[in-house]
Amino acid sequence: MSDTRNQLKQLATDQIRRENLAAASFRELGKAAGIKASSVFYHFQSREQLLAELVRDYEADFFAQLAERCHGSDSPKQRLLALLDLFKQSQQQGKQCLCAAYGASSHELSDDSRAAVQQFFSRLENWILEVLNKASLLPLPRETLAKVLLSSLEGALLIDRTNIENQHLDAIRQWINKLVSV
Amino acid sequence: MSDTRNQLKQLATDQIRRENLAAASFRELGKAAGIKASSVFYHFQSREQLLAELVRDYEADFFAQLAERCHGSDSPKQRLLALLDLFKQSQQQGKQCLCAAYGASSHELSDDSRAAVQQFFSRLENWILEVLNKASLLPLPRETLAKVLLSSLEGALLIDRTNIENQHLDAIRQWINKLVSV
DNA sequence: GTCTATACTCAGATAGAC
DNA sequence: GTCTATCTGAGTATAGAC
Repeated sequence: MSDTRNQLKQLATDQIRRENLAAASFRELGKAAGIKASSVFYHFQSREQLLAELVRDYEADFFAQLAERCHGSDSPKQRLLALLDLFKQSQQQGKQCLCAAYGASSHELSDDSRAAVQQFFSRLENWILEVLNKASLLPLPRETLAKVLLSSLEGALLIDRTNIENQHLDAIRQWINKLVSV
Repeated sequence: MSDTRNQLKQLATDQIRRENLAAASFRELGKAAGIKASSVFYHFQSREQLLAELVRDYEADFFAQLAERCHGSDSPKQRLLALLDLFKQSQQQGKQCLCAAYGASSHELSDDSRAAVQQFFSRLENWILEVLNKASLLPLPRETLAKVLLSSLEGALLIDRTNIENQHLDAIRQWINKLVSV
């Protein structure tokens, strides 16, 4: 895999997460990589193909980071807070979740991209569920709680994009602290 | 206010909520209203001005609908479920929250639009807080819980856009049912 | 294998027609 | 007061140069 190709993917992901789907145009990407927009088509057959590939890379990278942050922390609370910290890091970098950006423009996704986004959310929800399976005294069925937790994390990151105070992820941190005893 | 102007605003809001910010181009709006793209500029000085106006209209409309749905329901639980039903209706119509769509593209907002979006979220959070002030036995400080509830509603609506199963808002319904006793 | 010239469509915006 | 012809630049994509 060529350097240029990887560089283009990195640039595209950054643009989408900092701005939105439309911000990752072939023209912009080419300019940042020092080639013409039309040259980007050599590396990716189409825009749709690039977008689908970005989601799969994002998923792999996200869960690799999550695993690393969880290394050595066994307790449910520590793991949920590690996940929250990953979202917090995104927020501090001014980046939204890639899959949230895709979801907001879901009409223009190919079936391939849509499936990849669905899989990311599904895998993350399952990750949360597995963590909750080791926790006790929960106020809700674990499947339900996993859905609510995932929703609140994605929502908080989105809401805080227009709000400099950035308090929503912190509220979720307090919730997790109360929710899981250990 | 002319009919054409109102029609254009209606079309723009629908496009943004069904698709995304970019889908409300002057060209598309003009075509749908039977005039040229350039004619839309007679009704709105600029795209930014239109976008800012849409948010303010959305806020007014949203809270009017919310008030109507809460008519006659005094209990905190009934009111929170009325809010959830409003989100559920959006989901069933294939529409996202207008302010979520704006948030996902926050980089391209004018200060005016951004402030309007912030105000929408802030007002909704305060509405939730006032409802919670009448509830008892809550597991978290009310300010925190209001932030988590708002985040989860926005996140659920977003996630379910790529997911035909649409289970996330339903999970929040279960949560509200357990959370508030009456 | 890597990149560009070029084409075509669509974006926002202005100046001016009726 | 209402609308359009037209400008300029950005978007994806193809055919072909090196």
